[in-house]
Amino acid sequence: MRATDAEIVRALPLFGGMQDAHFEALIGAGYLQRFPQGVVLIHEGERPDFLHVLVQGSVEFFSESADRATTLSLLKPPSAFILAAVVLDQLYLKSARTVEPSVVVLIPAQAVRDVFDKDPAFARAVVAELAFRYRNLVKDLKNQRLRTSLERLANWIIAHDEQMGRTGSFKLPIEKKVLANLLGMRPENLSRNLAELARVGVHVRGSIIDIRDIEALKAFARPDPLIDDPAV
Amino acid sequence: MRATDAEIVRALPLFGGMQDAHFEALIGAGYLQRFPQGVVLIHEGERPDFLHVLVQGSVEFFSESADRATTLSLLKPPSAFILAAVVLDQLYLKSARTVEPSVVVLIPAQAVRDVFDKDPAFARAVVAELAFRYRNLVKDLKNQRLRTSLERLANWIIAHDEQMGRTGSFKLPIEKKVLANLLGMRPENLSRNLAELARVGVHVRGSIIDIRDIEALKAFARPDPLIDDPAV
DNA sequence: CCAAGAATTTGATAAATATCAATTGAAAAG
DNA sequence: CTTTTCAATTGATATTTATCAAATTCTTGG
Repeated sequence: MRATDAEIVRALPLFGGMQDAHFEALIGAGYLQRFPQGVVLIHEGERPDFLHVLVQGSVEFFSESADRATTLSLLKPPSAFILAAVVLDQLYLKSARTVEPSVVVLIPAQAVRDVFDKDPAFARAVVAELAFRYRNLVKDLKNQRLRTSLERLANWIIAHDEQMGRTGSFKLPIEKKVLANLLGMRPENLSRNLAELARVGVHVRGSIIDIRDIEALKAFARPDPLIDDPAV
Repeated sequence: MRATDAEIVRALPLFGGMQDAHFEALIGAGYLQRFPQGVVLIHEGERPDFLHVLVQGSVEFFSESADRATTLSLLKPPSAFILAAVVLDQLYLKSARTVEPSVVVLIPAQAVRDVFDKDPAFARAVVAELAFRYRNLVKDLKNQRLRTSLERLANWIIAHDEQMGRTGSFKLPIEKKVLANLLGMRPENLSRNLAELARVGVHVRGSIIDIRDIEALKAFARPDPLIDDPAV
């Protein structure tokens, strides 16, 4: 593994506070792998061998059951994933695939559990990470339960615009069919929903979204910090 | 607080492994409170003052946003709740109300965080608890995204029958409107869905559910261990 | 530049779910 | 035992979402 990749891992909050010796143990046991787009890194139902750290690229988490499939989340680097399955040593509940060529650091699950038992700072970081993920999932469930697909889309647009600096205009960062799945709707539905939002001043040309009346959009979407604010 | 209540708390996996002195510190700072049915213990958006431990009764977690409301989960004793908000010291994302008269032990959030920093066994237990909750939430989201309300109901019936010892017959443990909300549907829908399940041998009289053809029910419901099995 | 393949859009329709209103049923209070 | 209240059911209808099929547009390898 290149030193620069190890540094990316080390810089993550999850690994930042731990003792050097313990970090060396983890990174020494781990290795780096490159994957092309569309590779399934993790299959739900299997047992975790490695903690994964996404260093470059991006990963989509999805799940399939009884002929249906859904996207649960997208992950951007740098971040660790499948932490919960690794610390409990239980089956994966989600599958994961690369949505672009990606670089992943793989750290043997047993090494993670060993260091977790020895290093209190790491244990605390694991708690912080899990609690953070837990809260995001609560927000996802509320989003799904309390809103129609049109409202989820409207709020996603508001949130993404804020993330991009509130310019009122941005390019979709992902394919529309991926966005549709992430928001819990079919691509046909996303298409119609985007058209529908013209009513509140959202204009779409290809993958460019223009918010021409943020107040009207917000009045419709009724954003809720307890669902939409990433810092809450 | 009575010694017997302290023992109930101590017996929880979350508190089981910690040092006696630390447990005394927690329980000494805490106190016990009784609540009648229907009391809102926690309001989403507020900051956590106490880790709650439900000792008796039961609690419903719910959330409201933009005039809509949903039940996210039900909790049975003994269990701790709002751990994620306490350890991160962040706003509650859910509200909680008693659904029957309940007994709750309240432990000041700061005391929890103090002990968490000092006691590695407790820190590990917090991780296990959070990871477990996280995984349950993933299952909830998959259940919601991958199934219709009729399928969720069918699978809930199967799971509840298994919990009750696979007798093929049980009494609903909660009111139908609470169950409806928990499963993400309206009470009218639950009523119709229950009637619909007669097609696959589920017969309902008041709050008594009879499964007369478990194979037919399973063939329809297509249960999935990665969603329905509480041990996975 | 062009053709093939994929993504996206559009139309028509069906299925799932919510809503509103009215009724029935059951349990608690007097 | 009756009245009151609330839960539950039923009917009618509207909304939301999915499905299927057919354009259309966009990308990309040749």
